Amino acid sequence: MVGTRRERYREETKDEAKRIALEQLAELGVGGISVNAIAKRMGVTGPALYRYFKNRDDLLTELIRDAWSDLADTVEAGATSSRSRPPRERVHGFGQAFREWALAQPHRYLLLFGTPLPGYHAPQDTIALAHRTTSAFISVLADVYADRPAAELSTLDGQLAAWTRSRGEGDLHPAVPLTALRAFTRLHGVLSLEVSGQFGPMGFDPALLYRAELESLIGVSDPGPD
Amino acid sequence: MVGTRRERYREETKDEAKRIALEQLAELGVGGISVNAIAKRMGVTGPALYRYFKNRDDLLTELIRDAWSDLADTVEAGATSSRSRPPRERVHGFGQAFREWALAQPHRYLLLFGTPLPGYHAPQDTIALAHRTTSAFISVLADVYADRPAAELSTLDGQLAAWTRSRGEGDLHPAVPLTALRAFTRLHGVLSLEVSGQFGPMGFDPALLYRAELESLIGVSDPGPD
DNA sequence: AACTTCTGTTAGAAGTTCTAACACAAGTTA
DNA sequence: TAACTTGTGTTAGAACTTCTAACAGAAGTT
Repeated sequence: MVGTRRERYREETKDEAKRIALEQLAELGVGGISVNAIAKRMGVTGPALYRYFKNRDDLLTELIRDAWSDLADTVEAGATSSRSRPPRERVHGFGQAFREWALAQPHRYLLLFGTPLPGYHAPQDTIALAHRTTSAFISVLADVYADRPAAELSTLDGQLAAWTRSRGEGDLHPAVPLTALRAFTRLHGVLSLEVSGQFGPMGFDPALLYRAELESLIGVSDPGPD
Repeated sequence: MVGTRRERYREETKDEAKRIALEQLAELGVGGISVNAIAKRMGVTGPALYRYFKNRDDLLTELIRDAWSDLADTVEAGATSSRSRPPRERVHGFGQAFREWALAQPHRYLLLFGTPLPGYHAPQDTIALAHRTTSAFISVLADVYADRPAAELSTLDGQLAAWTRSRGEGDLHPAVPLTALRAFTRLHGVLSLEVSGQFGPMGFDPALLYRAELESLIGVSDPGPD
């Protein structure tokens, strides 16, 4: 119960609009989100909503920010709840949290990782929220390498080390940044196609494929196949 | 020079419309494709184009079909041109062909593999074109396993074997379907994020990551990390 | 030459985003 | 309490969009 009465009412109005926008997103995709239609469903006229969102893009930008925030909460919880478990289990727990989030709201997953909205540029606060998810990936994968000897650095390892250092990720085993990146691309590779329905009638269980890819990240020093 | 004069003119008109649609796609995304605007640019009024496309979705459906056809030509060429080279080189050649196609026209890649269009259902001819790409993946990966001993089948291998058999892919090493599937998800995982600009300011070379993932498919029996 | 098919036109309905001008309620200050 | 400022809603309307209907005329066929 923070802010003035007016501020609270304003937030409630925005939340209701975004709630309806998410329904439209789920049903008709990004293109199906209509400021006018949202207003109508809320019992006000179209232009009223422009008091709350500068324009349609502004509404979409908030939906994206909220999704990143929600995802960060989820994967951080997945990483934290398994903090003291062995690295392998931790990777699996974390990976499953990521997957469950994606499958529970595919349209939101695609809002973040699907076709980018033309003209969209992430504002600073959204970038910070996205970093939280990145950091969770890194922290979980760092566990896997905690007791492994340092190997030689590839060019890619070097490039990524520069990036993690600039992000203030602290001292990491040199293989961690690349492994975390591959974790992300491999899991996304499966999830993206799964939520897009591209596996359609192939008749296999995507959960098994996902598990196999998770396992591949733990296996060898270089995240191999199985 | 096939068909009547009228049929040829009709095809030329459709081609011009689709050419302009692809420009709009590249510039403003799927939502930026406007039948009206295309017509205007062609020097006719909006409704004229409805003689050539039943509606906007019909135009998009054709764009998707064309993209699958183009991709199939590309990856088949990549697979064929390297037919007699060693399996490892073949995988790399094929993978690079796939990547170059995606990077040359990111919007088309995303049309096929990005956020699906709500309400879109692939017509039969498009499904057949998509199968050509799938088959190319399988044939290239089959080479890798040509001289490897058969290993035991996992549940996933079994599920996928049923699928490849029903597709008439002939006798395959039992590990091939899963490896081909992982090839697809891993390469897509990298490409999808690269063309979406998600790697933004991370300052690493995606080509190196892509190569590493390609290499991971050859490595061990189960496609491991490096 | 007559008939049919194809391709284009204008008119218009119903939707969209978004701005401008106005009305009035709510909160703040004198 | 009265006056003022801010916030929130309204209607009107411009400029788009998709798509249908009705009509005109060119192209191809018989």
